[in-house]
Amino acid sequence: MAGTPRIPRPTAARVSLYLRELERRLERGESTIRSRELGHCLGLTDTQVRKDLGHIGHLGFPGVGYRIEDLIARLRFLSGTDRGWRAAVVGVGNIGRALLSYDRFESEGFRIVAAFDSDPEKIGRHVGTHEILPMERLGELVRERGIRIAIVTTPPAAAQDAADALVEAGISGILNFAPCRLEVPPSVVSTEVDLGMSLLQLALQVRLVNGELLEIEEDPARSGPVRARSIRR
Amino acid sequence: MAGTPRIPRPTAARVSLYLRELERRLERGESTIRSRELGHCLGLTDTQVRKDLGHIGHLGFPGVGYRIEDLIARLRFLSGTDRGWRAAVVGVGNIGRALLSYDRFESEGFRIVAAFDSDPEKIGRHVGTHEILPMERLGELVRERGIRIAIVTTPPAAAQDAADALVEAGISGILNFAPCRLEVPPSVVSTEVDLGMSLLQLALQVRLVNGELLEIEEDPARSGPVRARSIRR
DNA sequence: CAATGTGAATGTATTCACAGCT
DNA sequence: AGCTGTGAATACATTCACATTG
Repeated sequence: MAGTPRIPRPTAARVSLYLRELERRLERGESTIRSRELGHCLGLTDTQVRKDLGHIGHLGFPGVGYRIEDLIARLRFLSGTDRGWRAAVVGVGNIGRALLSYDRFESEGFRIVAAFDSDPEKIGRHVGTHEILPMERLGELVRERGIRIAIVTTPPAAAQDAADALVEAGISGILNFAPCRLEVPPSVVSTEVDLGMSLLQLALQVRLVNGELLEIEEDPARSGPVRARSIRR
Repeated sequence: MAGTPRIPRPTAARVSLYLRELERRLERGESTIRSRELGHCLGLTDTQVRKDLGHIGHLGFPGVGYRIEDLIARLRFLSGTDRGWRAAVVGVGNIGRALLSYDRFESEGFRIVAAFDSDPEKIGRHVGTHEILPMERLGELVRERGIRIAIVTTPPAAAQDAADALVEAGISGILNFAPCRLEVPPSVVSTEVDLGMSLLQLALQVRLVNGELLEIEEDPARSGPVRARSIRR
């Protein structure tokens, strides 16, 4: 029974896109949607939407489309956001505070149930309703409060230590805002949100779109059939 | 016209990864690196690294590797982060404030040179060295200060208006933290960082890795026992 | 020689085309 | 009729294998 249903990675990455759009439409009172329309407003083709949703379960009605409510239920079930994930924030700096005040997680199926920091100055202070707790209590509280996901917002120098402590405590996933790669065992999922990297990627795209990249060989006198090593400045 | 040299999208997405690792190594005093090592610490194969760097320009030396300094120069040139990008923050809430205090952008080739908000209460106040300016002055200041990139951190309801104003002002790229899709003309690049979506993707990956997805066949709501059709595989 | 750069082979994702439902 | 679901065809990305190079 090893048959993992295996959802292709690109499809999995689009699940959250679908979910957000579907919830918006449900709020507006719509009850069904066709693949063409869903795709169009998300910048995808209708075929791609059907392929994706096909991987997820056969929920469409030929001639009609998809029932939005069923689709949402399915996607929330898949992502576990129907049951709610309990999460912790580790590192209460500027970004950590912003996340602790972000009121949208709750409705999206996540609940932040603890905030940790290693700075003794900060311990015991509050951010909104969250008390800042010492790192020493991390293992204990992860178990007691059923925390499975952690958001790391420490300075980069402290991020690996935080990750080690989280792994030790038995966490399942880490969302890492520190601009560094974390070493974790393969059973733990770690993904990164690096603001600098996001900006850089945006900048690169801007240059590509605007055709600002004259490209290759800075030396125009050079264009012979012989490629390979040319000049490198 | 010569076909755009076109860097494949996955390659472009890895540029920022390479750059971050290379800069770390340069700081440590290393001067060359081989594709195998660079790939290993980034979770890529050596071949993939060579293919990527091959798209970017021929900078390697057989038998030796790549000169880190040259590679960094090339990647920064490509992304325009050698000249510096001037950026604005639009929407000074929790996340906006965190970004205005984020001291890392400068060294990565970006400078935040203006902060805007539509709330009259906030106008004139300061976050760090940044004065909060009224949206009305956006067009003027984008031109005066050479702003090409904007970071949108308004509530979702205000994000599209902000985007329209930015497009009108002649911005080239938008990094959008509001959890909604922005409509922009194709000449403007808009990318999204949705914290909820990031968490949801992480959650989905955790479930996939942990094999929590038993995967049920179809919902029995309204489908007779006959399923002759749609047997896949 | 040891590592790059790159065609050829493989693997994966998207798009096409259409059979089959409602 | 209109739309879904899906094999077949295409496009794209990664990996392999090796000739080439400083």
